[in-house]
Amino acid sequence: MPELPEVETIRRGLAEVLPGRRIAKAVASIQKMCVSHLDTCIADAVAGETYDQVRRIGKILIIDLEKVTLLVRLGMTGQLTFRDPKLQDDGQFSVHPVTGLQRAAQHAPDKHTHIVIEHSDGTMLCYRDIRRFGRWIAYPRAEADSAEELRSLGPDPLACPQELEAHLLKALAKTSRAIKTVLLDQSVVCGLGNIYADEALFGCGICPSRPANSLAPAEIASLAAFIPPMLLQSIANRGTTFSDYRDSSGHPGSNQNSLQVYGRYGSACYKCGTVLEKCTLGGRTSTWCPRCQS
DNA sequence: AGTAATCCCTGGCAGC
DNA sequence: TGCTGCCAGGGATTAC
Repeated sequence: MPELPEVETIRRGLAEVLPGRRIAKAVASIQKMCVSHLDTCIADAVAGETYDQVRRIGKILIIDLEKVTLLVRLGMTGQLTFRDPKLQDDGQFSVHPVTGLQRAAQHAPDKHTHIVIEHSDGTMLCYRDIRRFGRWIAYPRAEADSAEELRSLGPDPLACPQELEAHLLKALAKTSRAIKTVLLDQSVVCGLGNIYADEALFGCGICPSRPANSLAPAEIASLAAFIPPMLLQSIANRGTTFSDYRDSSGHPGSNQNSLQVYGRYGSACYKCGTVLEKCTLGGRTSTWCPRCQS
């Protein structure tokens, strides 16, 4: 499940290989995943274009071409990999963290590969998304920065960490929704998903079901101070892989080994030994320690 | 207007 | 073995 650190890891990988490459041809097999604000469909619009840069805001990857900008949301299971067919059999495999099965780091396009962009030098950018929750949205480049998908986002915690506390103080006071639900709301702060919201609340000793407007200023300050370094640490670990996340080379990250609570329901809290509990908030599972978080 | 519930979508897995 | 049903969840949509 790609959240900010996973998307940033992918961005860094793609930023090394895409700029300057020319797109020869693109094929998008599922139209529902593609939204075009251009005169043509995405596949036709990008053909002949050259990559300029790869940016990121929150969980949204922004690929700037010459005249077109692509906003890519990876959803739950989106994988965006740069593939060089010449390196197909490089002998590199990754081990599935749950099943222990080996998987090729660079698999050839399969039934879950919905978008394939072929470059003039034979390399490819492949988008694979098992659950199809991802979206590709295309804009004329000049209009991309004012796109609705970007305008509706709250601040990115890594783009402006020094403003995070003041922003959260203001935003959390306005709502009685559970703090966990609010942290997942991309219009409040963008980039956090279920994993990092749970980790941040544990790290700050805050119960996920607390109404956001019940948090004391000191607790909000603690969240604002905790979130950016937590995300940076995960980026240093190349992201968290539970099942589907892969970086732009097709390799899993290792931050799952650093998680304190996410996915550990029923196990002992690392801090106090209490059995971790789970609850559902906003339709999402939250794992928390009833002793450390109040 | 603010909040909560529902839906999309598939693979993995438990239970029978 | 093979089937059924449930679970995972980001974000849009619908309902309250």
